Amino acid sequence: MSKAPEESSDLDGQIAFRTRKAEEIRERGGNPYANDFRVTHAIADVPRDVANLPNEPEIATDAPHYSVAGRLLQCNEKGKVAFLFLRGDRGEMIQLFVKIDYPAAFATLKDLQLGDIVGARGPMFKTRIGKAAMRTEELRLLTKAIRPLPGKLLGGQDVKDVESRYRQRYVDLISHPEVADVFRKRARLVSETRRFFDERGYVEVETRMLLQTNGGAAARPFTTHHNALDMDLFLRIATELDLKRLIVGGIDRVYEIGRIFRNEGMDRFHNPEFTSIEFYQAYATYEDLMVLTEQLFERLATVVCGSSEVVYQGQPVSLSAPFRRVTMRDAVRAALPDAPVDDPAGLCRHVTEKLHETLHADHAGTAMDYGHALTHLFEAHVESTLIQPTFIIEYPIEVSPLSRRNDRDPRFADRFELFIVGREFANAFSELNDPVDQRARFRSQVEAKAGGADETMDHDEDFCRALEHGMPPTAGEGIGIDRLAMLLTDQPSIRDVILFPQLRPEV
RNA sequence: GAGCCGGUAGCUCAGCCGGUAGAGCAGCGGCCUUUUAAGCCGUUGGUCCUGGGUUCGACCCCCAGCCGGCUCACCA
Repeated sequence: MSKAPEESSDLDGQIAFRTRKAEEIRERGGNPYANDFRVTHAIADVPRDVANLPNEPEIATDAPHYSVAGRLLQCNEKGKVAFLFLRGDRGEMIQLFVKIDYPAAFATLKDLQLGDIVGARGPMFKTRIGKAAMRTEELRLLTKAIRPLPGKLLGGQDVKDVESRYRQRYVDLISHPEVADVFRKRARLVSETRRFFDERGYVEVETRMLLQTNGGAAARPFTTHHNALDMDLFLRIATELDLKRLIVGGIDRVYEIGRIFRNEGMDRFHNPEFTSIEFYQAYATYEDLMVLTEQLFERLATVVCGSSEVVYQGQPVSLSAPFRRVTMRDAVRAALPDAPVDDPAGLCRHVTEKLHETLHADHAGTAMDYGHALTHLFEAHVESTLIQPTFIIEYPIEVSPLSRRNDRDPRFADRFELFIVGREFANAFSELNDPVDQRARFRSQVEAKAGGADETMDHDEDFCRALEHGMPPTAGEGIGIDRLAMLLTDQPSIRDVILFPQLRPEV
């Protein structure tokens, strides 16, 4: 063992100590970053059922040997014998028993420090206190960890500082194997979603992320610059318009799972880049999509959580189809019996007064139309109460610029949103496919922008041209994958389901 | 953007009424041939978030700022 270095206690000292250790190993002809150790078994696959394991003295000479590797998380040295714990990639642990009777392996102990990547080979047995362990006949340092792990290894304190957990996700994953489980579930969620749509004949596509025209949703975009073209480009805020172009082109069922970027605030539910799925189906209506959505959510819950009955932050949520369907007016009526839901002028006045009361003078100053008034009441008083899956239908046309107008009641759009645990999970509608109407709606967006509105679309002439070629009657839907992952993995923050969430710069 | 809470050793935290900083864990040295978050002996380690101010004296009180969390607002 090397002598005590003066500065071996603070972080820099520990790093220096470990660096020196690696140098020593190299000077002895060893390799602190060896790459010649062959693993035969994942740690998870090594038998550990003590009932079938012999005591150490009774290990058969032809007992199966296992070569495993993993991160060293604990080392109890007891004189001429030592117990080490390695953790494998699924969070499973294996206990290594190293004794002086295997001198090469035993000598390796003094090269090892917590956090190192270690390989071991030997047969399994049952220790005196009845735990599975490997009689380590070969012990190898595979990777020297120069930087010590913070906090919890085995038995230490959890690292609770969420900032450093998000910032240094690699450390988070080492210290908290359950974090990896969240992302495994997320992966299953995505792959099962693909399977769901593939089975139904949808074509998965990848459309552009760099756009010359901002559109498809109401949000502020990121801008970037293309040098060769010497022009600014937008990062997409939705996949909507390109997918509808493909519907025009005759791909009748199409979907895209991909990253979207919105240059807006960050909080527990918003990250500047996030993943959505949008899917479009020709000759379908938003009513067809409600059925499809029920099937999708029920299936995803069953596959990812093992049941369509899930729990989110202590609240039981049933994702068993069918989901409740309520019109926005009925939902507002139930929550606010006094609101004159069916009296447009009265409702506008009602909401305007309410806004004055709550000091939103800036909003109150603008003319409030019926659709915005109703939507305001819904968002303020109903949305957060919708715990069990609920389709809200009959959206006001004023807040649905891309939706098809209802044939029977022109005040409303053929649209729904799905709410669960008080939050929006899906937004779907029968698509507007009248190019003349679409041009008019782009025009009003452009006017709104000129009037100071931030989150508006640009006029997309090519999209209008596409619609002029004829887009079949189509229904489309968007679902936020991150929020769905939060629901199905029971995580309170979107940052818990995004591996590298956006953070302020490290100071 | 507003309000509340927080920032002290590598990690988790304590630190009274203002008197120049502590524990557990980890680290380092030593002992131990079956440990189980091992134990025992010894030991290193601090820009108390930053910058001002009050004070004989500030981790503590005041002001400003930075960072984080929560709530609200904004935002499909």
